[in-house]
Amino acid sequence: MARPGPALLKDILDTSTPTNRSPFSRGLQRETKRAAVLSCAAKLFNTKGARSTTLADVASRLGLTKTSLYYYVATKEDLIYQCYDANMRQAHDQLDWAEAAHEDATKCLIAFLESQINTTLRSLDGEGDFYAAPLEVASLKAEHREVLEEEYRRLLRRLIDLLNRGIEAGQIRPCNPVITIRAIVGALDWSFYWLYEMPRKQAHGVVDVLRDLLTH
Amino acid sequence: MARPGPALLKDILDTSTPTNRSPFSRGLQRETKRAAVLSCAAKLFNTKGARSTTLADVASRLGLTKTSLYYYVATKEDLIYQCYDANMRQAHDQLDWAEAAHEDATKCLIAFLESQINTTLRSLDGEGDFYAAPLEVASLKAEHREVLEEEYRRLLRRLIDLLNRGIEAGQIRPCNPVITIRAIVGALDWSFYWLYEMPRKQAHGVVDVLRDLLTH
DNA sequence: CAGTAAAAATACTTAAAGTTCAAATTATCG
DNA sequence: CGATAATTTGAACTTTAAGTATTTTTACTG
Repeated sequence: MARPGPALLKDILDTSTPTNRSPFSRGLQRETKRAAVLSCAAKLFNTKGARSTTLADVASRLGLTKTSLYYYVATKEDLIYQCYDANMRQAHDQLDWAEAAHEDATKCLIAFLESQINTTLRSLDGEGDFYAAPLEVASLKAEHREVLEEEYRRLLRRLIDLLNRGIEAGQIRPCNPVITIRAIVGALDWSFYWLYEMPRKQAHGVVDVLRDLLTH
Repeated sequence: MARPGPALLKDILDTSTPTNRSPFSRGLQRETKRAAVLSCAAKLFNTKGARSTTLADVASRLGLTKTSLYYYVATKEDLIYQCYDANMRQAHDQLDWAEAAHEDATKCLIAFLESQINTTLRSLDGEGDFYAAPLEVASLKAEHREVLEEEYRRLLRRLIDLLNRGIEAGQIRPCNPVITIRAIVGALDWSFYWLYEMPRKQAHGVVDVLRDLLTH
C-alpha cells in the first residue's frame, strides 16, 4: 500500500499568518495538532494494525519523538480509542446531518452511506478527513469497548429504523432489516481496503450500487 | 461475551479407547491437539483480539503452560497465521464442495454462504469447528499477509464469477458483482459478532435473507 | 518392567515498546 | 528584550510478553 507523503506536524500548521497568532491560536493549534496525531495514527492503524503500530511509528511519521505524543494523548489505548470514537461520532454526525436534510427515510439512508464512502475516500486521498477501520475494538479495555459498542449498536438501530421506514413507504423492497444493515455496515467497515484498489470514478458509484441493491 | 467452558487439552482427547492407541495414534493425537490449539486461540482472538491475546492466555485455557505451545506452533505470528490460513482453506474447500454438489451457480453460491454461516455457528457453539475473524491480517509479516490476501482475492474472484453466472442465468438480479460480493464477504467477516447475539433459529435463517436479497 | 520417545513443566533470558521525568527548546506577549 | 508558558526532547525506567534451554513427567513399546 503506497503511503501518502510525509505529513510532518510542523508542515500542517501555517504559523506565518497573523490569524494563527491570535489570542486563541494556541488552543486552536493544539486541537489541530491533536487531530493530526489521530489522523496519522488512523492511517497507520489501517495499514499495519492498531496493536502492531508502535507509538514510535506514529511519532516518526509526524516528525516527532514518541515522548511528544504524550502531550496529546494519555496512553496508546487512549489513542486507539480516540480514533475509533472520532469515527463513531462522525458517523452519528453524518446521520444527524442526513436526517436534517432529508425528510424521506430512504434518501436519508442513501445520503448517509454516501457521506461515509466519501469520508473514507477523502481519508485515502489524504484530504483532511480520516477513517480508522474499527477492526480492533475487541482489544480495548472493557470500559472503552463498551462505549464504542453501545454507540455502534445505536448507529445500527438508527439505520435499521430508517430501513424499516423505507420499506413501509414502499421505496425499499421488503428484507430482513437487521441482517441487511449488518451486511451494509460490515461492507463499510472493510471499505477502506477495497475502495483503495478501485478507480476513483467507480468508487464514487458505490452508493448507486447500494441504492440499486436496496430499492429495485 | 460469555466464553464456552474450559476446554482443557487432556479432555479433548479420549485416550481410553484402543483406537486411539493404534500405531498411528501418536501422530493423530498430535494433529488433533494442534487443531485444538488453533481452535482455542481462534476463540480468544475473536474475543479480545489476536495481538492482545497472549500465548499464556491460550495455554491457560488449554490447561497448559505457554512453553508447551511451542511444541505445536513455531511463533505467535505463526499461530495467528495458521488460524487465518485454516479459515481461508476451509472457505475454499467449502466452495469446492458446493461447486461439486451444484451445477447451478446460484445454488452453489447460496450453498457456500450457508456452509460459512454454519461453520461460524458451530464455532460459536463450541462444536469442533472454529472460525477466526481475519481482522488483523494487516498486522502480519508481509510474507504471511500476502499469501492470505492472495487467497482472499482468489475467493472473491470465485464468488464474483458465480454471481455473474447467476446473473447471466437470470436467477440473480443485475447488480455490481464486485461491490455486492464485497458487501457479502464483509458481512461474513463480522458475522461472528452479530450471529452471537442472534437467536439460533433466526441465525440459521440468515442464508434465506441473503438469498432473497440476491434473487428477488 | 525397563527403555525410549513424546509431551509438558520450570526457570530463565531477552527484546520491544509503553511510559515517566527533568531538562531544553521554542513561541508568545508585555 | 526578558519573563513566562507551551511544546518537544533525551534518557532512563518499567512492564509485558515472546522465546529458549534444560529437566521432568508421561505414555507407549518391546
